[in-house]
Amino acid sequence: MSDPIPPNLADRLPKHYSPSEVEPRRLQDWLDSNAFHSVPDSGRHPYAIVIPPPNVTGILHMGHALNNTLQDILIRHARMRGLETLWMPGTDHAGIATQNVVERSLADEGLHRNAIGREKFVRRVWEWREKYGSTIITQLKRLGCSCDWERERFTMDDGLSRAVREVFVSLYREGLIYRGRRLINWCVRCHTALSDDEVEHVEREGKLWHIRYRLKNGRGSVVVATTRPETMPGDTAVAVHPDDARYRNLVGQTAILPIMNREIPVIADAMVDPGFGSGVLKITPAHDPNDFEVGLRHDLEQITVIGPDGMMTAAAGKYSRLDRFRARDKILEDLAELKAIAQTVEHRHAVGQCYRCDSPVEPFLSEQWFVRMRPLADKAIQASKEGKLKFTPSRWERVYLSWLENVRDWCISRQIWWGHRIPVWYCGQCHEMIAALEAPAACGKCGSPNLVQDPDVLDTWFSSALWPFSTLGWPDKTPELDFYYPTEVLVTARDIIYFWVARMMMMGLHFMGEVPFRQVYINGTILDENGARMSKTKENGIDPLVMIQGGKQRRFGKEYAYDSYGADSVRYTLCTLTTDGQDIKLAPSRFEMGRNFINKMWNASRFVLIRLSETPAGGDMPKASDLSLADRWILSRLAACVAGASGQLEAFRFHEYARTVYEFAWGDFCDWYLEMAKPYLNQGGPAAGVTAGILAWTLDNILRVLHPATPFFTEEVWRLLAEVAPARGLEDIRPAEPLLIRASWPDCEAASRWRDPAIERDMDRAMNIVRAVRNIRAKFNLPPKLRLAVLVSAAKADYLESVVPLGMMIRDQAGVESLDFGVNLEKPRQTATEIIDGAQVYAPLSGLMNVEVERLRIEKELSKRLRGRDDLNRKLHNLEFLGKAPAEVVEREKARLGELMRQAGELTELRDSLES
RNA sequence: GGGCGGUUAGCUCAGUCGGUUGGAGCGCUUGCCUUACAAGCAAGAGGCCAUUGGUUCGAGUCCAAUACCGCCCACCA
Repeated sequence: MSDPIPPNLADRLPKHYSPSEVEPRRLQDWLDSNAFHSVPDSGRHPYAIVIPPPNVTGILHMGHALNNTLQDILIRHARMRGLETLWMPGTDHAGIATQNVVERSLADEGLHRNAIGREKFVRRVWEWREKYGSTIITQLKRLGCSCDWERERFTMDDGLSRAVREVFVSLYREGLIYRGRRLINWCVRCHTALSDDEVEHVEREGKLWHIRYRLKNGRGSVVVATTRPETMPGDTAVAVHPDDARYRNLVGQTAILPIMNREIPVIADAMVDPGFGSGVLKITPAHDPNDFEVGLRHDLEQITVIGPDGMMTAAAGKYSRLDRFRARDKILEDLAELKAIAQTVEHRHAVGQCYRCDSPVEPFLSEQWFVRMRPLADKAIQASKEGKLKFTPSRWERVYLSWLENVRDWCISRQIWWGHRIPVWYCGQCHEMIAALEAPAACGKCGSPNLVQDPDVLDTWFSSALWPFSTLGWPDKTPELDFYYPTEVLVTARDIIYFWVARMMMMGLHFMGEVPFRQVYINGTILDENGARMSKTKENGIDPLVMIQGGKQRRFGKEYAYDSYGADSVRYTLCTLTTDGQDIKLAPSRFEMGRNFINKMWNASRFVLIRLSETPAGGDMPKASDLSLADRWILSRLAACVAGASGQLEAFRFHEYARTVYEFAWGDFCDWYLEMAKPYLNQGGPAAGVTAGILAWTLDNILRVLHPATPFFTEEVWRLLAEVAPARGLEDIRPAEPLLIRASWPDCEAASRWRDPAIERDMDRAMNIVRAVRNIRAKFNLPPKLRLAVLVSAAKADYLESVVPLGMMIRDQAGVESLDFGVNLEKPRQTATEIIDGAQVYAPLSGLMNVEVERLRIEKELSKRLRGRDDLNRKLHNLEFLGKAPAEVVEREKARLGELMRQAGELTELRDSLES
């Protein structure tokens, strides 16, 4: 009735696991069987994650590898728990970044976007995206990400574009989007406005120039301090603090702006810090955010002297057409000639840089679109206060909240071509402004068909903010939106908490009336082995694809060749390194850890598979009464592992999850249980069948628990197990699920029936005896073949009760000829002794001991115990300890003291016997 | 200027509610190619838990200060 044993099984199982051979096959299988696809199913609980959409220009870096590994672990775990899981994938059009990339490729052809025009340029970007935009998606698949690839979205596809227009028009009608002439951050190189968050502040060495402005009345002068003399042509006032006694009489007077010889008023404004510089500030409303505010308060003229191209404008007089930095030099020269520079002071200050191209950002006065943030941010704050959003690690909540509390209006218009065009049209006739979902045919006010659409596009982050609901079909009321929203958890890096997390929260609450996700997990940043952020210029990056597939990579000026570690190794290693969102210092060699673990488990699997195929009746689920102590022990440990792993994953403790499984799988299963199983397997008969069944069952559960972290390897072994096991009737204990990805997570409650603290304690004692014997062998360099006759002398009878039933196991594992037990046996002559918790282990040896070495070791052990004894004695004589510590702690300490004293006594005796 | 994180073995890091003798991986030492695995097995060495003070019967763990390293925010020109 049973199928024949699979042919040549052993031949198909190489000693070295080969991820590069296995992983592509397993991936193809998953993709072919559409294993990651999810559909709304009202019979199950939803569990959705939206991917932080990588930029279409991006290629997979270690940060992505980490971030997506963690998401995949969560989603696979949830899927196995029987939830209806959707991991929504996609990419972001990344406005400025992508435009820059395509502009560079144009430049290689000697072209500029202005030369080919907007329409053609945008077409070029789409072509570029068609060609290269799926690179990162392919790479995510290779990493093993179980996204629902059928649902892949792009922030500029039709559906999402519609959502963007819908949101824009709706916010516009609510008065939450407005157009205004404001001082915004301008990137001279990208030629566009930026939001406050897109400006990076970098500390730079600079100078603070003190410049003398003559007074019009000829009575002296006033000295202002500035770091930006090139903006002087735009000065329209000089300001002092109203309470500054030094300058009180200056207020109301008129100063002469040097170089320009323009008359400007001296005003008083509380914004001026009397303690900084000279206490006098030049006011340039068109080129400084503070000055802009002062200018509004005092009704000052705004003179733009630096243009959008970074060149001085005509308003800068003789400096016009000069680059702003050349203008600075020229103005300083001229001032020096006029002897108007009172002093020059070294000054460290923060300079704003564009986050996309690093060029210095200019405050620039222009007409832009803004989102009124206060009402939206308040909703997000409210949701947090109501506990609807939980951060892990929790400290990020404060960071997030403080941004929301201090947020200013968001400049959303960009003067680039790649992005969502602002859905606003202007009437050429009556200048009416029309916001609409589709291009209107005619002006609603005057009926003129002469309409021009706003040339600007929206900030990339505007569309990303809608991602959790736009990808589910909003504004349509789709089954997906209804079922999966709100999503469960967002996994992301801390640098986009403001850009993305906060804005998704605001938009989600505003348009869906519910948080877009209940939890946010902030993963750490991957650093190189020296603790530096990875970057192209530093050549310190580690390419995950090279780690996965092997290959060459340049690092620190040298080219290195790497073997293939495999996606599982990369994933598992990253998982073990993820502790509480801490940053991760990474070196390529770290992946050896994951590789070695997987190889170890591969070999354990080989062993189980081969033995299973050789053992008649192996794989039937054994009856409880047939189980050996070893079996009951491994089942108890397994139950602990399953419960631990589940709890750790649910609490996002990735490192603890990985460690729990590692310790069980390698430590308990491989190091001990496999060895204990061998004698049973070799003995054949029913006992072998029982053992084979437990081996299969345990391996099966290890595969399930490990699957979220190492999906490829576990899926491969699962298939092999399915090939071997049905022939042995293993359907009893394994469902006939062909794909592990769809199999169920081990049932913690059912497993908990196997927990058995007594067995674990007994086995622990037995293992200590085994270790003691091995220790003796190692210490005296005994040949492995030398058979020993070992005596175990227990301090108490209950110890014997624990250990005697495990005598066979101890004998096998310690490789001893004979093993005898007793309580407080007399120490034989000429014996090696190990003192362990609760017993002495004696191994008679004649003439093999190095007495001196042994004496030194004993002295060391003894003094350690005496120290411990003294500490404990002091503690147990302390009335306060006895009075205040919990009784169980006191009891434990007493027991420990007893054991320590016993061991110290034995050691002393041992030492003395050496003397003779 | 404000905030956050870190400091534990030679290296990289864990350490959950304060309670036995503080752990892992790598590296190191010794012995093993033991029919699952040398990417391995067995045994071992290696710690003033940054410093100081406090709370507590008891502190790597809680509190305060200090030092050093790193990150974020901020309109002192």
